[in-house]
Amino acid sequence: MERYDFASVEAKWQKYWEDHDSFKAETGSPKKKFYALVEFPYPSGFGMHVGHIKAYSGLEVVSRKRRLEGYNVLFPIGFDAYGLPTENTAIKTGVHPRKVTDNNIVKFTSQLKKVGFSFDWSRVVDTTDENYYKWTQWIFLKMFENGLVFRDKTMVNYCPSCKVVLSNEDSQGGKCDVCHSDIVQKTKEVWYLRITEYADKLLTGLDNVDYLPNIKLQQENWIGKSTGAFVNFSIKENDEKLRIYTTRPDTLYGVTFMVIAPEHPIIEKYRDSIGNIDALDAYKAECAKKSEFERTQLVKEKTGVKIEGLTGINPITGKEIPIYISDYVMMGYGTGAIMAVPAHDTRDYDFAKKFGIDIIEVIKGGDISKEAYTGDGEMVNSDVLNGITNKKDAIEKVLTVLEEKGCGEKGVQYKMKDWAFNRQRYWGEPIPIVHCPECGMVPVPYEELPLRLPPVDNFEPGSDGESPLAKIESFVNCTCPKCGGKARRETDTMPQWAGSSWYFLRYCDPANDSALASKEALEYWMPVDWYNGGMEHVTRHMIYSRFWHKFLYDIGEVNTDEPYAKRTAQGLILGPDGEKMSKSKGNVVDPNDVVAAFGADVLRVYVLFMGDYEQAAPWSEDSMKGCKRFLDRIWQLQDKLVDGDEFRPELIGEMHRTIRKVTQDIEAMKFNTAIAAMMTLLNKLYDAGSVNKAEYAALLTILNPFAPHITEEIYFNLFGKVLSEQEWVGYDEALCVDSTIEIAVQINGKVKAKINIPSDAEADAAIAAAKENADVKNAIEGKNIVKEIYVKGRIVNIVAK
RNA sequence: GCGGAUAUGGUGGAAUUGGCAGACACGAUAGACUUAGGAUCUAUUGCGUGAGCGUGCAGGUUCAAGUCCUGUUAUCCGCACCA
Repeated sequence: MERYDFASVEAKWQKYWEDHDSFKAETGSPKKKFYALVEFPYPSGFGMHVGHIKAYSGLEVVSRKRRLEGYNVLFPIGFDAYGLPTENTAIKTGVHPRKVTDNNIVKFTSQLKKVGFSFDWSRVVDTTDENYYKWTQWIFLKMFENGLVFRDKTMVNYCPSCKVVLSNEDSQGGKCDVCHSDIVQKTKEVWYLRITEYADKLLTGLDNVDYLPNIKLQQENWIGKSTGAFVNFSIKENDEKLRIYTTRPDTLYGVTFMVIAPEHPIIEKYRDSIGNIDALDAYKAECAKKSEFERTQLVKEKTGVKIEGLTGINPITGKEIPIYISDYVMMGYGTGAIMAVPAHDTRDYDFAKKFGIDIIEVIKGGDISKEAYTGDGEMVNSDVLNGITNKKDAIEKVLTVLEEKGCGEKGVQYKMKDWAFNRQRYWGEPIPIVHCPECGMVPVPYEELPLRLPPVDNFEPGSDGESPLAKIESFVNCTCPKCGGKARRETDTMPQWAGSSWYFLRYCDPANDSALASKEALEYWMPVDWYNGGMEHVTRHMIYSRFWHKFLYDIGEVNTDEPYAKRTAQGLILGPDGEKMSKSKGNVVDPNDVVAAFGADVLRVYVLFMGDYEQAAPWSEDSMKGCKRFLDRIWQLQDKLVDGDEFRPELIGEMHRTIRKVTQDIEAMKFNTAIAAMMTLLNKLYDAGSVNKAEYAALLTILNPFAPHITEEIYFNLFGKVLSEQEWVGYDEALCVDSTIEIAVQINGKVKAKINIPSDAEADAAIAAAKENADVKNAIEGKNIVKEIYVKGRIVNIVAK
């Protein structure tokens, strides 16, 4: 057999699949449906990354297996193409983002096709296509209509030199990532989506989906539901109430001070009666230099300033307590004010130690002279709560008292914040709202969608951090859809997350121009049966898209309340140096180079063989050679072909076990061990010196999802049929077990011998057989047998003294 | 600081979930075939000359521990000091 020419074989089968629409999903087919979803790529100018290949190869294998099992499979791909890098390229090169995006999509498409992924190419979506973003805007308007959109002021990181608002990531250390000038914190009015309204639904929805446990946990922590109490503290000097939130109302008797966020409005309200307002202003200014990111990130000593002229009063004890401002309290969570219980909270403890504030123990069990005690115990120094030993009872009791006094009540808080939903950028979906001096915010009428991005040549941001759109008079100036008067268009665009929040719905019916997708298509395909992607998207993207989906469910647009039935995640591919691949480190591997040098099948097999699919693993070209050898040996096996329509007796067990292992491992995403099992089988066939047609056909079939090109070619050579149009191979559980097996015999837990016994041997027979063994006899000679253990098919252990 | 993970030969990683640690690969060594080999094939390959010892470290439970428990260290990822 001549050497395998991967380049021509791969091109040949890729053309065959394309010509025959081999992977086209058919809406409405009577076959059982299977919807496999992978995270669509952002088409960056650098092209694809081997990480993309690993990310898609998992469900690629599952999808190909499902088709062989007779399913109607939807395995789509598309492009999440709005985003900053494209806009920056446009600013740098003067090429329009539309053009940049189109070029990149062409590049990505060609790369993906060269790997032989079985995507349904007739359903490609592009979030920047006006037929797509029309519906993104439509969903936004529906949310607006339903009260889920609002505007509010917030602090943003602003680079005065670049004139842009920056993410925390791009402003670390208080310096702009691009120009390194100092970042300032600036108040800005921004758009929000009221995702917090769905917090509880997003949380309880997790009960009915099959996500990996750590994925569920991360989402739960992100939503961060806590139950506690709101308590109103009076202010001695005036009739103000300072409202706090606490998860530990049971420690109310241990409160020795209060802390409010530096931005808390009470300071402005009473600035005239505060004695040290200059010191407070100075501290506040200091805090304003830091982003919220830094305030929370840095491990540092507590800082703060006591407020002179405002004194709190504990509503339950009547005791007067000092109030401080400190940056460890955030305006964005709870009420921006806390009651501090240094004896039982580590942060409060650190603060109290630094400022010499009293520490009162109210729960026994720790040593509060050394550290805060956060565990459970008997309540002390707490009047009516004294003697209670159970946190839950104490909380219930104190809540009753608070409610009687009318100064507090039970409350629920979520860590999750509302979603800041706008960017001052060009390359995004225009927000379809008009600002009318008479009517206020007016939605663009549905029939006017899509609200198109106007053509622009200059993508530099407008003055003062405005979107480039603000400079386009013809776009900004418009008439109010409601009153017909002069009005101005909103010039901000949506964040990149918008388009990816519903793309899985569009795949069901990508060309529909009267709805985001037809009811029939949605009913047929949804929910997504299996969604795989990166760990970095399990909070933000997944929560955002679940939110949109739940909203669409509530207004009757979709038929399932959860979009994804199952979610898994793959691990990163690290560079050969074990570091995360990045352009700056120069350790990025281009899949095109690999395909050219080794072939697509080798690349596909290697990214799945390199380690546990869910773990990160470093790239190694040496290791990849092993996969190349494996496939070459699969090819060369054609020289060893003999006749035979059934597995030969000496190979039956091996064949059935391998088929079972591959069948099961694919479902569990244990691709590495599935491939190892096929390698083992191949070695056994070479040991046997030959392979018959039945054995070869079975091996090619189970290998097909991993290495489709080479298996199609060999199968077609041997049988004149197209393998991807055949059926998956079954296995017989009973034939997986050989009649005799080798087991280990331990004496006192140490392996002393190996014996062969019938696989169905009972304990007595197995132990008797073990005792026949010379080494075992030797080892127990003259000793008392204390215990004999036989674990079926595994081990004999004899305990002897 | 909080949350989540991880730790096994020279390397990537297996281990039926408490039952023979190191499957399968890579690399290395020796040999074969070759004008040649970064091709292919064959053999060996956890450490130790040995009894033995070995899954980050220290204990514990068990007939039996990589796996369970207690403590501890290091590394990675995420984060919003979340009251």
